[in-house]
Parts: sequence; structure tokens; C-alpha cells
Amino acid sequence: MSKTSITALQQKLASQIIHWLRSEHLNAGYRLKEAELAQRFGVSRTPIRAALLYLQEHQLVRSLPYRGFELMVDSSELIEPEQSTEQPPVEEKIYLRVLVDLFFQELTESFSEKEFQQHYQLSRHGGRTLLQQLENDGLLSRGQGYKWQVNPSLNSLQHHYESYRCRLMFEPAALLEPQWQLNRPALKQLQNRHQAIIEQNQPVPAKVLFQLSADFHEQLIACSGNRFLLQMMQQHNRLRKATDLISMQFKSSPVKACQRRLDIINSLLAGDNKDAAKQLTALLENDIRVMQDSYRQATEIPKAQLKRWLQQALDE
Amino acid sequence: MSKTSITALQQKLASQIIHWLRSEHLNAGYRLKEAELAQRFGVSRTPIRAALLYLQEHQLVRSLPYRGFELMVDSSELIEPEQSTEQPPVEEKIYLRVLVDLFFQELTESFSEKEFQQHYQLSRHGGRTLLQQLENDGLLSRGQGYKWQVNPSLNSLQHHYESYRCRLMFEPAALLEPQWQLNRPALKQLQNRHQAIIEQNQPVPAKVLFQLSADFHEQLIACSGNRFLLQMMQQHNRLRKATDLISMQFKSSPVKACQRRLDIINSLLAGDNKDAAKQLTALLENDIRVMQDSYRQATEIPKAQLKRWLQQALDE
DNA sequence: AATAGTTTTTTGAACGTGCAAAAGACTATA
DNA sequence: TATAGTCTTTTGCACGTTCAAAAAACTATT
Repeated sequence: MSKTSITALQQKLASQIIHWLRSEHLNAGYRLKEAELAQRFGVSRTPIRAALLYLQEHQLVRSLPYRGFELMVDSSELIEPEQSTEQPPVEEKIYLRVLVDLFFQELTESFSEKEFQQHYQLSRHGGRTLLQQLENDGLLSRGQGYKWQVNPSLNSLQHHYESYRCRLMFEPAALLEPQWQLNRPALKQLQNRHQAIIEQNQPVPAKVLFQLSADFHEQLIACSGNRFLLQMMQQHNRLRKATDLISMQFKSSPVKACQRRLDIINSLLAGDNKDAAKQLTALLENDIRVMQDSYRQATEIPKAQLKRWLQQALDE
Repeated sequence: MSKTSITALQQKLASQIIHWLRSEHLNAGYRLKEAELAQRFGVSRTPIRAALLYLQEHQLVRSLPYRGFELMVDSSELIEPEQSTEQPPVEEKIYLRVLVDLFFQELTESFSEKEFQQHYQLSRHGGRTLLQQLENDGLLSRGQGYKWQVNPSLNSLQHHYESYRCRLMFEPAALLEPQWQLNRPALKQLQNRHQAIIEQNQPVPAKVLFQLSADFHEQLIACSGNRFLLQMMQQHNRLRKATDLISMQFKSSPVKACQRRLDIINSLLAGDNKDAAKQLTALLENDIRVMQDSYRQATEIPKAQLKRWLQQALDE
């Protein structure tokens, strides 16, 4: 089995093909046609072909020369082959490093693009892209001349406070939108993930807890069908990751947090959005307090200690 | 008087210097020191020097060799020299063209970066930047492979509807933020601009009306001191420009619109934010109706006609 | 005719280069 | 010594080039 290299697009297509097969309940023997798949997923035959060859390597399909590819197992048994080295995009990691440095005020308040690149060991292109992203998210802004500035949040407490005030406006409101539409399967899934954590009474990695929270908020907003709100929610999730992970070192009552969210999910599943909105408001207000407390406590703890915690939370 | 070329930064610094002189009430004879100014504005001496030479060309300062520059008029009489060719950035014009094409559904739903560049006669770099901007604003999104897609707003009515629903959540709420702080001079200025239009009973270019509306909403949000909200408001102002200009061809009751906004300004100046928030909600709800009506009417009018109007509105 | 195999063309990300402008070091003059 | 004048280095933008991969055209096989 030759380890053919595979690009991101090809990976993605392979995955899409599998999901599609499953959603159509197709069984062994089904003939996959390159052209058809290419059309369906809006790409040319080239990457589809590569994806199929990749699936063939994993014994999921078989090439019938000049007649297409044949599905070799029933779709119900299809399992997406793990990508060899589950690569959490390097990009994101560095974004997090910047957030951390901002939290610890370890980014000189004014610096050039080059300094930035070197500090984070980025290529010129990568540095540029990241700076743009950070500017977009309101963390940095172009200074005069060749300078970049850390946005004068002084400490980033103010920044996060503003983020929460903003969320407090649109998150509960989103649930009450006339166009809001329950996505039952997605919510059920969230429900399960929460219940699992509550029941299994063991410690869970902070990273996982954060992801759960992020997915929760994002999913709720997604149901509003409003792209602007969703985009905004994603931005805020990105921003709060570093501080939230730090926060968790202080409060660490994951069960309680899960329970709050679970209550909201249940209200939504019961169709009582009004109640859910109220609970969501309370949840956010509570989060603000926790965040502010964390900041206060963080000042009383040696930086080195905090960093060690954070590093640990990110690694595990 | 040699017409020395001047960069954007130098222009900006010249302008900043003048504003600073005015704010400090400095008078003729004051000695401007390069190093000091450079420090104050966070740049090196090089661009400051260029800015001062530029001001010298306009007889506002005079170089005293080896001893600095001398202010030649009292700051109260200082007038910022007009930049020769008031250049409304080309970039923005093309952004608008794209908005228009989206409105008229004249952008094939899927295209490559190159096609885009060629269609709008952009350099590769310019095209790239613009696409990124449009992606950021949620109008386009990367498709698979080499494709870009127009976001499936089908018609962009839905898109604008979502934009308004979003604004309806955060604009009135912003006025009620505890941190909201009246910026009296700015609001007074807005008040004047509105009154001028109401009193002088002549037609005003649609472009000017739009800018007034945009500034109004932006200023109100700016008082909340919340960067996220401000950023969002700016995004939405950018997005609605094309459709609003078209809308104005239908309703064109600028006096009424100005009066509504003026009422809100007055409420705010009187310190009654609660009332202002209510009025703002009503205003936005009204705008939604107008927008929807416009779309309906637009379908009944030949495209060519609509385009002529729009072009006119943009040109005048 | 339908479909895959093969080849050619097009695309866009990454990297390099040149240049104008900004930053910074050094010098000259009051 | 304080300040501007001059020179050198650094910076980042715009543009060009390269290359893997996607798109598209063409050919071969059933």
C-alpha cells in the first residue's frame, strides 16, 4: 500500500464522499462515477480521482478499469479512515500563543511586522496572514508607519468584558428570532456530550470542555439562520479560548457549567425558547463574573505558574 | 513651489500636526521640533520632516535652518490644505461595483480568482485583497478547490434582512449600555448636519444622505465604547451602501428620515437614552420595510433603468 | 455512449526581488 | 547641547517567478 501524498482538498473530498454514501444508505456494489461526484461536490475530476484512490488504499472501494469504482462495504459499516497525523492546524496554535502573550502582556505594545514574524518563527506570508486575522478580530491594529500596535485594552480584561457585553446582546436575542429553527439532531448530540461529562465523574481535559462550550454557543446561534450572528459568535469563540482555559484553572466546576448548558438545551428541545433565552442571559452574566474573578486572581499568582497551567491545558 | 510628492502617511501626519496645534492653541512663532513631533505621533523623523516641508509649501510653517520650523500663523487661523485630488479610494469604488453586481445577480455563482481579477480589471494583489474583504463581510466564500462562491443568499434580500435583524439586536441595546457615554460635540455636529438638510429644502445627493445615515449609526455605537459593536456597525454600513442608494430612488423622503434621526439625537442630548433606544428600534423596523418594498419594486423595473439611477447616485 | 485514463492548460500559494519610504545612526551647525 | 541635515539600514509593498495541484480537454476502453 503506497503512502500516496494527499492534499487537504482530497482528504476533504474523501470524507465528503463517505458522508454522502452514508446519508444515501448505499451498499456494497454501488458504482461511484468520477464525473458524477465531481459535479456533486463542485470540483473537477482530478481531486475526486485522488480521493477515490485514497479510499481504495483503505480497502473501501475498488477500481473497475474503465467502469468506475465499486463500493466494497455497506455504507452503514463505512468508517472514515483517520488521517495519519491528526494535524491541528499549526496556524491555530500560533494564534493561541499570541492570545496567551497578550494575556501576559508579553507583546511589546508596538512592533514591526518583521519582529512579529521572527518572534513566532513564521514565514513572511504566514506572519502577514496571522496579523490580518488578529487585526480582524480587533486584537491588533496598524499603527502609523511600519508599526503595529496591541490594541489599547491596557489589560485585555476590558477587551473580554466588551466581548461579553456584546454576546449578552445577541445570544439570547438570537434564540427569540422568528426565523430560529430547532436543529434537533445537532442539539441531541450536544445533549449527549454534556450528559456524558456530567455522568462520568472523572476529570476532563480543559481543551475538551472549552470545545464543548464553543460548540454549544455556536450551535444555538446557527439555528437562528443568521450568518452575521454566526460569524460573530465564531469570532468571539476564537477570542476567548486562551482566557477561558486559564479561567478553568480557577473555577473548575465543569459539571455545574455543563448542567447549566444542559438545562438550556432541554428548554430548547421542549420548545421553550423564551425560558432558554433567560437562562442563557444568566449563564453569560455568570461567565462575566467568573472571568473577572479569574483576572483578579491571576494577578496574585506567579506568571510562571499560570503559564505552566496553560501550557498543560493546551497540551493534554 | 515645487509639487513634491507626498505619501499617505505624510499627509496624515501633516493633518495631525495641524489638529494638534489647534487643540493646543499655539500661535505664530511657535517652534516645531522634528524629534518631538516624531515622538508624539509614534513615527520616525523622516515622515515628519516630509510633512513639515509640505506645510512649508503651503506657507503655514517656515524652516529655520538648524533650529526647527516656525509656525507662521496663529493656530486659530490654520486651515488644513486640501489634498490636491481628493481621491476617494479606488478600492472602495470597486467594492461598490461588486455590491451592485451582487444585487443584480450578475456575478456567476461560482468563479475563480483570476476571472474576478479580470472582470474588475484588478491587479493580482488588488483582487486578492478585495476577495478577502468580501469574504470577511460574508458576501463571498471560498468554494472547493479553486472556486469562489457567491454566498447563497439566492437574492441578497435575505442577506440584508439578516443584517437588519442583527442591527436590531445591538443598536438599541448599545444605547442602554452602562458604559455608554455621550460625545456631545460629535452629536451636536450630527445634529447640525441633519438640521441643515431639513431646513434647506433642496434635493441632496443620495451619496451624501447615505453618508449621513452611516455616520449617525456609527457615532451612536461609538459612544458605547465597545469595539466589537463598532466594528460590526462599520461592516453593516459597508454592506448596505449599494442597496440603500437604490432604495433612495424609490422612497426619497430624506426630510422624514432626517427628522427621525434628529429626534433620536435630541433624546440622547437630553439624556433620555431609553426613549432613544425605542425610537431607534422603530427606525430600523421602518428601514426593513422600506428595504423590502424596494426589492419588490425593483423587480418591476427594467434593470437598465435601475442601473442608470444607481450610477447617477454614485457619480453625483 | 458512457466512463475512465491521459495529457495539457490554468490556477493560486509560496517564495524571491526591487524599490520607495520609514527608521535609525551619524554629522554638522547654531 | 539642542537641533536639523545627511547618510545608512530596515521595512513592507508591489510585482514577478516557480511549482504542485486543480481544471479542462482529449483519448482509449468497455
